[in-house]
Amino acid sequence: MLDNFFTIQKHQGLARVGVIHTPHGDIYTPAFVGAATRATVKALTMSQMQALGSQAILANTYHLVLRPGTDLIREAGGLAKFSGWNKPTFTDSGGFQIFSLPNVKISEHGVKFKSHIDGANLEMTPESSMQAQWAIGADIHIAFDHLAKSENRKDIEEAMHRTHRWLDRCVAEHGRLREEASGQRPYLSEQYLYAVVQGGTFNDLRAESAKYCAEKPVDGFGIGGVFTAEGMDDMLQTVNSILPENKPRHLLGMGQEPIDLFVGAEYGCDTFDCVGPTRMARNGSLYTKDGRINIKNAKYAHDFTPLMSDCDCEFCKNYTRAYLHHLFKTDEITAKILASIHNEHFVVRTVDSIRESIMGGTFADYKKSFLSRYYQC
RNA sequence: GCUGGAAUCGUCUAGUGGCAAUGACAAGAGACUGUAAAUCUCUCGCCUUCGGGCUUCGUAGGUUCGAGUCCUACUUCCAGCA
Repeated sequence: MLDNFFTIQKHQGLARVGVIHTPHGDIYTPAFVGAATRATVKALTMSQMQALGSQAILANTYHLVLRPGTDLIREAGGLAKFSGWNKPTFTDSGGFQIFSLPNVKISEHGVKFKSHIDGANLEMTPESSMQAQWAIGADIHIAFDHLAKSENRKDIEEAMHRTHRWLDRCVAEHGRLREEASGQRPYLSEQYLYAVVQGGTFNDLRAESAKYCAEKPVDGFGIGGVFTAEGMDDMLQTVNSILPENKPRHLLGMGQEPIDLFVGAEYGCDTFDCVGPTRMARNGSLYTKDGRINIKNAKYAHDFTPLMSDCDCEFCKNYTRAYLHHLFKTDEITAKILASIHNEHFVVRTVDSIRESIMGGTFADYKKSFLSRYYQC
């Protein structure tokens, strides 16, 4: 746990504007973090990410352990150097991916699973995830947690308690690795750890988990196991009222739907990450202020207007809907690139504008006008 | 001109007696939230009260309970020989 990691500039209810300070630069929050699972944001270069306004990326420990291996990333000088993204980075622990694989064997020690690439028998534990994340060298690490597949309360409670026990081991191992790294290259000596709050849709379990995590010497928090922020107002309010105010909170995996970003920010979440925007872009689903459209639809073949007239992304400024429609119909790589630029820009800018509205004290009005237009209600 | 071969959904194609008829592509639409996702799902002759009904495999006849499948003629295309 380090001082001056997070500073808050303005509050509006639970919502806040702040700055996360990392060795690779500052993140002005609330902020949308780009999903760079395999150390790349699919279909985008790092300079495109920078141009569209992204402040940080999140890579995935499970995927990087498999390929290219964490030793290689350490050898390269860490994730930021390796990927060419010399700005703030996160790594997710890999737990989420592992639990999505078939035939995983969960024990108190860790999780045994088969590589989805070559079937190799592997195991990840809280300790090995921390070691892998230190080798990868992202600025912010996420604790190795257990996300229950089930919606059953008993299963979720059990996974939550295991997550808590594993958190203690993550904290211990993270501390040991920090100790070991002190005096080495700067990027290795300042790495931060987020605990993960679980508990599903049960507010009492969420409260219990938030309390448990709040007392630990961690630098911030991930809120996991959320599948939609819509309607999760009470849960987020409960959790973020318990978590210490002076540490940042990351809403894990949320951001495909604008409402998730608004609801998350409203109740004090500072960062978000989501694969949705770029995945949907690759599949032809594009954000507009009036909702998402499928650019592959026949009705766009002759639409020579910009996707969004008031969007200043590279795609909207230079190309038309008809052109992107054509690129998708002919399966050109550029279709996915331009669509990804737009969608990623859209969510990054949406969260930026949320930050501005909190700063300006107009969040509530902004949320209402944005969402009523987007969801046409 | 002769001798072979071939004609099936927008395209290519499976099919040698029970078939509205295979697969791929194209087309139309939908899904996607800590990325095993440049992926996946559905529709794709016409009509339908979703039970079914109707019309289809170059054209016209024929054999058969039943024909895309067998027979005859014709049309068109391909290959070889002239």
